[in-house]
Amino acid sequence: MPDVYRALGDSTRRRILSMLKQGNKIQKEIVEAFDISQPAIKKHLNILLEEKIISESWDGKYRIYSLNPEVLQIAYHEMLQYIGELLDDQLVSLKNYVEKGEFRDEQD
Amino acid sequence: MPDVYRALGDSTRRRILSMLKQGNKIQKEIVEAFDISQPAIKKHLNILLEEKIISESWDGKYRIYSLNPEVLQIAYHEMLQYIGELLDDQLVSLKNYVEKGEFRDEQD
DNA sequence: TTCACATATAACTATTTGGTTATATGAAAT
DNA sequence: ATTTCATATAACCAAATAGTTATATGTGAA
Repeated sequence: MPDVYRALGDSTRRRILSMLKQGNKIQKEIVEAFDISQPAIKKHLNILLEEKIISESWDGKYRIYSLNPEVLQIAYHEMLQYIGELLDDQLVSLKNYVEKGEFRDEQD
Repeated sequence: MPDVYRALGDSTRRRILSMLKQGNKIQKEIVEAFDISQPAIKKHLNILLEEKIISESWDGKYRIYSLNPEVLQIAYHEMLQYIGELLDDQLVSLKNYVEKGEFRDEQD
C-alpha cells in the first residue's frame, strides 16, 4: 500500500509530479528544472517509484518518467476519506460525490 | 503554514487525531490507547501542536488535547487543491464545491 | 507535609531523509 | 574504437524521526 504522505511530503517531489502532469519527461529535463544535483533528483524519483506514484522506462539512453494517475486517484481518496472523517458532514457528502461521481445529498 | 503532510505522515498521529475526533482527551487516555511510552506519545503530540492541528490546555494536573478543525479544514483544502490539479477536472469542480459551499458545474 | 500520580524533559540509539561529490555504466555519435 | 552524454551508484554528512529509559516537576489527596 503506497504511502501517499511520504510521497507528497516533500515540495521537490510535489513539483516533480506537477511537471509530469504536463506530460512525460526525461530525467535530464527534471534535473534541469531544479537547483539540486542529479543524484538528489534520482533519490526523489526513487521514492515516487517506491510509492508507485510514477513509472519509469527507457528510450535509448533516456529515462522516461510518467505519472500513474490511477495510483494517485486511490491515494487521493484515502487522504480525502481520512481527513473527511476527521471533519464533518459537509465534507463527507463531498467524499461521496468523488467516489460515486455524482452529487447526491440528503436535501436532494 | 502548517505542514499537514508532516502531521499526518505517521499512523500513530493519525490514530491520535481519530481519538480526538471523538472528543477531547487527557494525555493519559491517549497514552493508554497505545503500546508506546508516554514520552513517545508526547513527542507525537508536540508535532501535532507544532503543526497547529491540535491544542492543549490544563485541567488541574491533567493535560487536555483537542482538535483544531479550522486548521484541518485549511489543510484539507490545500491538499484537495494540489492533488486536484494533478488529476483532472472531475476533481477540480469538487474543489469549488467545497470552497463555495455549492455545487456549480459547467454543465448546470 | 508527604505521597502518588500526570506530565515534562534530558540523554541516548537507530533509521530515514535530503543533500553532497566522485565515479561507474551504457548507449550513441564521431 | 573513442568520446560524449544520460543515468546509476557509492560513500559521505547533517538533520529529523521514532523510539527508549531515567529523572524532574507540579498538583491533589492522605
